[in-house]
Amino acid sequence: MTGRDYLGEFEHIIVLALLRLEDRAYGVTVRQEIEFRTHREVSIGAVYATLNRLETKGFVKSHCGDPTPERGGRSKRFFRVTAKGVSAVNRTQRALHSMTEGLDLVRSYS
Amino acid sequence: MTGRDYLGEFEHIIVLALLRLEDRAYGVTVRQEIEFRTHREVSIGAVYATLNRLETKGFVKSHCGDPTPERGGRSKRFFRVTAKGVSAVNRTQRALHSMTEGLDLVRSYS
DNA sequence: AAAGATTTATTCTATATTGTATAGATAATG
DNA sequence: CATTATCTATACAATATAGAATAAATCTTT
Repeated sequence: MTGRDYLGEFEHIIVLALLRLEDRAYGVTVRQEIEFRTHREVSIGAVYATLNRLETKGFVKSHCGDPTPERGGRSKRFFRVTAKGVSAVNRTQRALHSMTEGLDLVRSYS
Repeated sequence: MTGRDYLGEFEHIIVLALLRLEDRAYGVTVRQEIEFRTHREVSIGAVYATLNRLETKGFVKSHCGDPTPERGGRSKRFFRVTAKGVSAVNRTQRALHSMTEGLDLVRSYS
């Protein structure tokens, strides 16, 4: 029931996007940030599904923002990373780092 | 049918273990390497299932080794990363890096 | 100021892929 | 043939993905 205590690949990317965006993080900007930095196409459904899952697990928290003075549009649901989420991302990064250090990734194998 | 062109979280870890182990990489040593470096428990079934999937996708290749002089034991199936696998791990790492750079992960949020 | 069009954003639904554990089969040796 | 190390098969849980549908806000028109 509790799930894992580290992040899946996309969860990892999403949490990093949230940390980067600070108080400007909501579905649309998260998607943009990832597409901009990784050049990978991301469907908006994937973003929300993952954000919801992360919230269920207590790695992020959301709150609704007030309407903005811009032209139309539903009000935003902002997300931020919890302390638990920061631990999880740190664990995940440490694991990856310990597997990577000292490796020469430039080599090509056949 | 083609699947993604980057690696899932555990796939990533597995490929890094293979690169690290070079010609000593087979199920059991892969598991050991991951447990040793990440302190995370890994079931042997998870390792083989992932290795098989990676091979199906062309990211790794396997071949059976000759019997060893040790007491008993089935012969080993060795794995190595293909050029395609190296590209995939590089892409995955680059994406993660571009999401991480400049971030201060020490901070804690509430 | 109400109706409808427009914009921005989120939710829902369905499916595919990945991750995990367990049990048991296989192949080698003494 | 018993013992040992390794691998395979299978089943299930968690994560990832896409796209259509819905919602909430503003603008435009009358």
